[in-house]
Amino acid sequence: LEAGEEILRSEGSEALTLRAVARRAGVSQTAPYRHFADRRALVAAVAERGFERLRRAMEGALTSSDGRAGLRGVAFAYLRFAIDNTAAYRVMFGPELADRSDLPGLRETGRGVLAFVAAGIARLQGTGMVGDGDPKLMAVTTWAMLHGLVSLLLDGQVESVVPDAEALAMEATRIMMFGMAPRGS
Amino acid sequence: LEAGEEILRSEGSEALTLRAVARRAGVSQTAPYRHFADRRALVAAVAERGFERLRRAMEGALTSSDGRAGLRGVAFAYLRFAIDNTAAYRVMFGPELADRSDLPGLRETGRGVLAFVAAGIARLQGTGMVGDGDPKLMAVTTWAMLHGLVSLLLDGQVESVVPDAEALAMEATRIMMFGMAPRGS
DNA sequence: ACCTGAACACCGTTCAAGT
DNA sequence: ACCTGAACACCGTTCAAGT
Repeated sequence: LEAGEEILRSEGSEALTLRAVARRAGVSQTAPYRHFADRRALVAAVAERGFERLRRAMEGALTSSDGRAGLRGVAFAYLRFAIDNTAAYRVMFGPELADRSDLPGLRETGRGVLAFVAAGIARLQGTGMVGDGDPKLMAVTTWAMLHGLVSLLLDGQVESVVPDAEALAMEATRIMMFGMAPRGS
Repeated sequence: LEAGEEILRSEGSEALTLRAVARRAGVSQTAPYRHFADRRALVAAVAERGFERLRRAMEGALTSSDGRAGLRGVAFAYLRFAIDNTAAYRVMFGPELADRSDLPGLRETGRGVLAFVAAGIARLQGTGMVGDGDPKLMAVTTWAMLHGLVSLLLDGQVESVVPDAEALAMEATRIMMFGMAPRGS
């Protein structure tokens, strides 16, 4: 069944309905209730798989290079994941699952992504490439920047204002590293 | 009718349905079709009002002070708007309206927010408080950061990892200004 | 110019029942 | 342990019709 949803998600955008999943799995409309408490639980399960895939993509980008270039590589892997898996990304961060208080599993995988970023930043602090400060706060800030870029790009809220997504990503990483203030102010 | 939706949005979260709006307006289920082409058009109209309110809130925060403190004030006004108008904010940036290709009005108001941020940054460049660079790219990056913070906070994806939202906002603005790299590297 | 009522296809969800 | 079928309340949307 999980596999059935995967296909659904890659096919349509947010026609991720219990009945459609059941149809796709060749089973009756009410069968999914044997596996998921309700629609939200289904969506949460799909989102959880998305977060796991995202973390794997980021990990893959890191091993290929380390240091600041590694961090930039992770950032680009994040952007690419979002662009290549638009529907999944929207489910993962959409309003549907905004309230995670009753979804501990999802909270856990989300925290995994954050911990991964925090570990990378702590490592860069060790090599002196990133300054002092709480690595968790820095990680959340970095994640926020990535997620914000992705949202704006996916919403088309930025296109025709900033035609070049690559240039935008470069500028964003530059600002994250060196800031907008003039050097030495 | 517009007023009817306002109330609805402030009341429930995303039970923003045509039929519910009609009920609230004390009119038949199909009456809204005289005013909106379909449900999406209704949601877009509500979102547009949200963007206008957001821009007004940011403008109000700017006039009270200028310079870097002004920029920080605008950032805090943005965060406060999102926290105080969670449902509206989710509608404005939700997946429902992700494709704006057939919603020119919404695209316009979104661009208005961006232009406002870009103008503020250009002004700071004039006073030497912000370094050289394309103010549009900087504006999009700034907006992305704000939106990302809001999303993560609203999703509760961050709470219990970073208990203090205020500290997070301060750290984010610090990074936006001075970066994560050690000074003078 | 604005509204109504009936109708259709689609949901999520429940419940009694089957193997 | 897993599935089915009928049923209920809710949608978005269309269409013929009213004032």
